[in-house]
Amino acid sequence: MNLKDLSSLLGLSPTTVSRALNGYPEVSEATRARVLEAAAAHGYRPDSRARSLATGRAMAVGLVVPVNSRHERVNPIFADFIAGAGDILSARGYDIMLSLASGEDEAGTYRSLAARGRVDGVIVQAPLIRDWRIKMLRDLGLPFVVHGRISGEDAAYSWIDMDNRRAFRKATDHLLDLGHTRIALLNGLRDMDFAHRREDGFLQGMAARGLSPLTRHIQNAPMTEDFGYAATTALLEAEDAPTAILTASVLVAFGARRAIEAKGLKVGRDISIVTHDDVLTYLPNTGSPPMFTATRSSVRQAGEQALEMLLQLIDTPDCGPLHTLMEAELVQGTSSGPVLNKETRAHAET
Amino acid sequence: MNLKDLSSLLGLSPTTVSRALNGYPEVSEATRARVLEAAAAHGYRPDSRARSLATGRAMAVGLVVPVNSRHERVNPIFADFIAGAGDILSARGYDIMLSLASGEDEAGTYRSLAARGRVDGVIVQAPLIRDWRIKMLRDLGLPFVVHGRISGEDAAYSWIDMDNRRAFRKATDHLLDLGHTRIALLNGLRDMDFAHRREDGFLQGMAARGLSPLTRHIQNAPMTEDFGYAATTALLEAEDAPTAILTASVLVAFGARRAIEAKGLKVGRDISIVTHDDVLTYLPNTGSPPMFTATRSSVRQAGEQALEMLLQLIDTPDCGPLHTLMEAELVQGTSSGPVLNKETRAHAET
DNA sequence: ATCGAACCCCAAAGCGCTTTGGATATCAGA
DNA sequence: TCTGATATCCAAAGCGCTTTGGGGTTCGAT
Repeated sequence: MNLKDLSSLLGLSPTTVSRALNGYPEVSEATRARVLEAAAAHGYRPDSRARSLATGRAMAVGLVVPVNSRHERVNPIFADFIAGAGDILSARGYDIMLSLASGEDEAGTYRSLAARGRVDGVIVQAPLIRDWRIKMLRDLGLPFVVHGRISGEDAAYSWIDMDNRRAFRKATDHLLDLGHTRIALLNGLRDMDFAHRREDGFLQGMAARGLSPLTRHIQNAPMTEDFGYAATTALLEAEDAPTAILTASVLVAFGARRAIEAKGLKVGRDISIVTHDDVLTYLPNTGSPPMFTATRSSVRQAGEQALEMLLQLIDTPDCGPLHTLMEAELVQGTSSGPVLNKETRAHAET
Repeated sequence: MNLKDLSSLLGLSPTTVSRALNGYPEVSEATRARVLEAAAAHGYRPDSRARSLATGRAMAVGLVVPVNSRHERVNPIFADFIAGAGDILSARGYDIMLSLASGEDEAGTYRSLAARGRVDGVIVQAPLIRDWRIKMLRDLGLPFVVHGRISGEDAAYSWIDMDNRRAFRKATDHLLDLGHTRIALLNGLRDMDFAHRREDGFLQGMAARGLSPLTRHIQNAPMTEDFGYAATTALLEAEDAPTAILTASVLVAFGARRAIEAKGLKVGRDISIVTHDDVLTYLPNTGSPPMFTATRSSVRQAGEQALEMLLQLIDTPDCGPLHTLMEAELVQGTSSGPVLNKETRAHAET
């Protein structure tokens, strides 16, 4: 059932039917009703390719997912980000075009998306320090919003980000206020921009009290449970073991907790943990008070906001670069407590 | 830069340029080379909407993601499944169209995807018992592959599934062989088909030894860490506490472990855990031997296989329903051991 | 009657590609 | 020289929609 069929079936021209369906005023309310009814009755939906060809709008936003068959890491944030985007996208009739870039040709994938008219804009995920995608996308003239920010990028671009520096500064201050001085940071991969900012916030906090962490107390790795476990185990066994651990993800925090308890120590008393919490659906930091003291910022909310921005950028291309900075909230959980000095330690052990 | 521009630039007709680019034999190798070079030089890529309109192929497969703003649960399997699909999709030039169905109208979303020509086929995720989508998709004439199977569905359809019943039978037998008789099952949501099959395998295994679990030893919930924790804590505190726990996800197993250790017990000695392991990238069951005894079956591999099947179904629609049954492998980890009877318990406690 | 404005509708031209059905040129064989 | 393949290329017709630029009708005002 296409437009021609439907219109001849109604004894109207395709033009009129099209206008009736798209809400143009040049058609009487009587015929509009007739058209809408017939369309619904026959389950007519305009072919989106034809419509897109005619209007120039793809009604889809792109997301390029790198899939390097070798050492790839699937982004654990991915699903929740998309879920956040869902409401606004479906409300506006947009879909998400997921383009899988296997191998080296991630740049080609972006170019292809733009040139072939598959999308009206893209979301840039997991930005790296000095990310090359900004320049490229600007050259392509494709609207885009970065989820995160990019250090070393001078040109203006639209982004939505959580204030990573501030969040980790807050987390660090929290631990310092509890008397901790030997704090370790289990961070994300070194080339991720957010990891860089988090380290920054941590170092600033330490420096403000005249402290500087041991270099081996700052570690970078994919944010998995076993990283948290292995790193924490090693830290606790080495000299100058930290009394508190800052982790970049709840998953890593779980691993740290496992390592601490395996040593017969108690989280929140012997060793404190503060983590960042993206509020992922499948990784809830539950309990009241919650299990982990955390800097909390919902990645779903970020997804929602990101798409609101992108759609606005698509609608009005010259509305200038948009920025949204989200603030992470520090929630007190059971995983952090005052540092044990010699007396309190002895007391605690009785 | 479109086909017309490129062809007039080359002094050729659009026909010839199109044929040259698409590898048709009616064009001399000399001009083909000239065309390919010019196309590369100007970064020409055919508009996919126009091409799709002309050929009838959308070069995309659909995935409908329900986003019920209220009590939604994002599928934790999602990202890895897609990553598995990535290689084959990008190799064949396909993309994934993610359609977010908010609210009630999931059916409409499928219909829309089909009628508007946005996709050439779809993957059906997380099938429910007696899932309505099969009938609908068949009526739509849209090729599809179900990730999972559907109890109570008589008609033939293509699916890829892990043998859930067999896997949980194996896991149950493993625990029974170790002498456990009071085994609990922390399963996924009751209406998910896979949860139903897993329970089946569990019950079969128990029945084969003349056992039947307490009803409160079988629990259904979203598979999160805190479900594992809360359920295990409750189980251990109640009468007839289980000596072994079967969980449907590594995440739940982590929670169970936390609960067990919080009680001062040791996993694998006092209480055994066997879990199913989807081999998610961000949830590795690492160590040698691995931390958890598990039935292992990669969801990424399932994603890869599912798309291979779907693309074949798209290429040759009458190649009949395809089926792939994957076998989960039981890997021995440190989380399961012989049941402690009174003597061995006394011995272990010394 | 006549005229202009409203109102309702339509024919046809695109959008950028593929594909059908030739057209032209080349060349070996009769 | 003529013929029929063979090899190259092209004009034009779609694919299903939107949108431009009118074209009739109706109706109140002149």
